[in-house]
Amino acid sequence: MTTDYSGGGDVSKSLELLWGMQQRPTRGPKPGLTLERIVEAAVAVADAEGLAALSMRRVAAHLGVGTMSLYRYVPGKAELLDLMLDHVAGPVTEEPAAGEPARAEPGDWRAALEEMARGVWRMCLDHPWYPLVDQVRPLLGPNNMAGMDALIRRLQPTGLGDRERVLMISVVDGFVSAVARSQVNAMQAEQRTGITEEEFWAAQEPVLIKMMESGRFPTLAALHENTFTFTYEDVFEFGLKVVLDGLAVVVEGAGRARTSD
Amino acid sequence: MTTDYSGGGDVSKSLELLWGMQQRPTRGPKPGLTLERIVEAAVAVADAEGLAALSMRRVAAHLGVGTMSLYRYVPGKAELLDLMLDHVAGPVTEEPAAGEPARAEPGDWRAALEEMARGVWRMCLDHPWYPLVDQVRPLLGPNNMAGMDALIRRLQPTGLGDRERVLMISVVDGFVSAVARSQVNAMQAEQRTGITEEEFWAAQEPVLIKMMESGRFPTLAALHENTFTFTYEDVFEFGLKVVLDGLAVVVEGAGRARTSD
DNA sequence: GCTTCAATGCGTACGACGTACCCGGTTCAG
DNA sequence: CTGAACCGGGTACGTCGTACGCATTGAAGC
Repeated sequence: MTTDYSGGGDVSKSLELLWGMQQRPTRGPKPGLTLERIVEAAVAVADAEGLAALSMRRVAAHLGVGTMSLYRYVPGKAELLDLMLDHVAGPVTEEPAAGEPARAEPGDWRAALEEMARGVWRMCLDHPWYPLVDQVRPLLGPNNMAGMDALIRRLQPTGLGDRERVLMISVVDGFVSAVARSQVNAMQAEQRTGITEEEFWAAQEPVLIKMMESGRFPTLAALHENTFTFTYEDVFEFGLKVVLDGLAVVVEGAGRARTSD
Repeated sequence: MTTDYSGGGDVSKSLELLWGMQQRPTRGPKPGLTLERIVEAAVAVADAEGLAALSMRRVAAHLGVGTMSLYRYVPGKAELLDLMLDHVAGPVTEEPAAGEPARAEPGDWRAALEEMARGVWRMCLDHPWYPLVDQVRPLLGPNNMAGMDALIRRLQPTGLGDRERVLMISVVDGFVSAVARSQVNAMQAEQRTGITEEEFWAAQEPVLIKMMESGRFPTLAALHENTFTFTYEDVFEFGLKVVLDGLAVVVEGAGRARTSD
């Protein structure tokens, strides 16, 4: 099927599983597995062997059960992916217990978005399959909703409308996910092919040199030698600053509009 | 194999095909196919049926030949993807023939990046499989190199170094690709599942309402009703402005550093 | 305590995929 | 004219998600 999409299965079934709404039937033998264990096994397989290697057979083998046994707990692979996504969103470990300290801080929106960006980035390194799953149609599980709630709250002092605040989050999240996806793809390309990044570019070098000498690409030929020696982390840091600087323009615009009211 | 990566095959083989370096053997029957026709057929299949439906069998069927015949022309699916990527980059249709008009324009960097962004966006709509291919390890074909050369040249007047200019391009391209990927995923999710975006959210509504009433997510519960009624095109426009505004900070910084030299 | 019957476990099978291998037919160099 | 090189493509293998069906289990109803 090559799923790799969130919300690709039976939505209401996924939601029931996410929020734990289901009564155990009284008849029949007791189940030998739990949803929790299956989801954890799936995450373990994906962490260790990559998203491409995540299969129902592999997950079952990891648990020491037959493949089809999983289908007693989960409608299919698509729904299992939804559960994995909310699972790694984890119990939000925020500790705002110290009496709402950040509320008055005027620049806190920037810190809030930067923390989110770095959190997503870190999670993508911990679970390299995460940015490879296309999160259209995100299932709203408990962990993700809690994170969203807290983040939107911290954007409140900007005075922006609900739509703008959600758009800001979309832009930051979209950017971070994109760079993270490139990053883990590069790592996995190295494992999959056994060819390092350096070796890959070295393989292109003969053709490149010939083309540079042809005079067809004068600007490329004139580029400094170390032009392409940046890491994905460099792109992340550079781009995060750019995006936040751009969002600052939006926030300041709203601030000016309010004071002139 | 579930390829969906650029540069996943034999790199030097792909390059030879891209740049047309290969002598036709003199012996044996004349080939009934050409690389060109195969690549065009593959693009046609992917355009019409999506990346997931792109298979060697389907491409061969579209050409009316046996599946294995394709392997006389292309080492494998991975290399075929590389050829498709450069093919749709197309002959660059820039017309800077009118005597280098933009060179003096100080804000031209912004127009250049915006044109690129809109070009990528348009291409993603024409070829919905394009943003779904992970472009780690991009193969440098003639069309892509010509586009890069022209773009970097237009960023020259910013006075930024080579690295910064390439980073700027990476950030814009990364952002546009990310939004475009979401956009086409949403479109295809609708086709695949037969469930529209509205129906999807309606399916989540009962659970959402219950959670809103629970008081666990006060900020989400207080959001205005039309908060999530934006399109991907809205995100693209909003985010493009944000990114370009952020890059303006970088460009201005370079300008100030130069004048204070 | 015995019967009933839903629920659990999981083996088998199907149709998709990329492609390795091999064979028969075709065409040109010598 | 002959042999080598090249073309087309059929078959087969191992992968995937999962539909289907069947034996086993164990609590509910009597």
